[in-house]
Amino acid sequence: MDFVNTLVYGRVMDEQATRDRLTRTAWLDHGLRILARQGAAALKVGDLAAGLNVSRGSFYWHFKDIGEFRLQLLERWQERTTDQVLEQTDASTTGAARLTHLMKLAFNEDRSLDRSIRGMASSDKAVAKMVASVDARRIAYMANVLTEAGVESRRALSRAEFLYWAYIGQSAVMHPQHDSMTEGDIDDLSALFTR
Amino acid sequence: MDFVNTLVYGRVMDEQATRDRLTRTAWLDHGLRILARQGAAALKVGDLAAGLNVSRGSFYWHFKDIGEFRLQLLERWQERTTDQVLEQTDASTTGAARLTHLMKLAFNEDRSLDRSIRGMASSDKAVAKMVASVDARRIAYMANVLTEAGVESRRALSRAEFLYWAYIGQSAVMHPQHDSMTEGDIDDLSALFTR
DNA sequence: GCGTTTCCATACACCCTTGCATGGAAACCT
DNA sequence: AGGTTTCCATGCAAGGGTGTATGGAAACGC
Repeated sequence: MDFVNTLVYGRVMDEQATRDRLTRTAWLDHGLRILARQGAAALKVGDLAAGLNVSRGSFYWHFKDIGEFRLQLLERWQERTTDQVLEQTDASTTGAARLTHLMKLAFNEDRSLDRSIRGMASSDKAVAKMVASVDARRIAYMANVLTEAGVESRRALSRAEFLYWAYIGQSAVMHPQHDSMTEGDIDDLSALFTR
Repeated sequence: MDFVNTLVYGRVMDEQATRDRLTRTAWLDHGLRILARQGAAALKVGDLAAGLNVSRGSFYWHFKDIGEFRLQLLERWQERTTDQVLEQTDASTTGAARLTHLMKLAFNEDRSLDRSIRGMASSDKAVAKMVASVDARRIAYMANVLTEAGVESRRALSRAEFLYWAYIGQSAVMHPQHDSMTEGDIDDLSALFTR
């Protein structure tokens, strides 16, 4: 939720110069919001246009077709997630405490957008490929965090995969409003995985 | 001679006839197969009928509409997953070794069907509710396994949730053909979580 | 001012998919 | 055998979603 909102409002501030008419990024931001809130099935030109108080003609001026729109959405999501990983983990502490920090960060953010995109991936091969590459990079980074935390390098990869699975699984299992992991829980698990 | 011919010919016709005529369960099995292989978007009456070398008329004789068909598919999936849990864990050993056995079982089965169903849940509220109830029961069972394995009861639930997230996350992240968790990996993780 | 560019509305044609209605062929009963 | 039930094919209507063509209104350049 925070992710989507900051994304949207940040763009709106940038585009204040043009008042009535929309921009390409406004369409994309709205698309991400709808994708996060209502899933991939709600990603239709008519509904999107109605949500922006605009007709479908606007959409087809900014985008060639809905396929291009979906690709742009995915690329945007991909950039944000990689940016997030780079920024927030570089800003965190190093060494063993880094894992705890990263987990508390990762398991407490809203990932309804990730859930929807993974829903798309289950029936769209191109989306699945994009998601797979994101997964691979995240897991590789996680393995580095674990080795820096003192885990022997052979076990680091499998544990990183396992941790990442839990990260993804939480976004699939949990209901959006309900957060379950307390600080103590994460400390417990974090201590487990650095052993 | 006529008598024998009609008998034999009649028998052959019977077998052929009962072969190419479908039953309700044949439709459901095929639906689950398509759902697992091609995702929720491929769950359309025309395609399903073509896959069974039958026209759409057959479908609408066996089922009221595609909504009922989808519900039947979900109920079937629900029964099988709960049955699996009951059978295979009751057949497994008890105590601390039970967790290892359960994890080796869970993380090595093909769950492309689960992935597709979770894809449906991201845009269908009824499906999401059904999946949520399945999740709750599985997590509750997992918490019991952990307490039986010696984990203190307050940490058992959060660890069970975490393990279950990893179980679900694996089905979302991994590619169907490639299995990554070795026996040693699972032993390592299993030892971690009973600590 | 006037043409050009930018952005959007409206209308239309076109699938795709669903669901129903009808008919027919085979099996089943008696 | 004749009638009924079971199962499926085919044709048709309707709705939803896409993409395009056309026109118009506002901003922009000169």
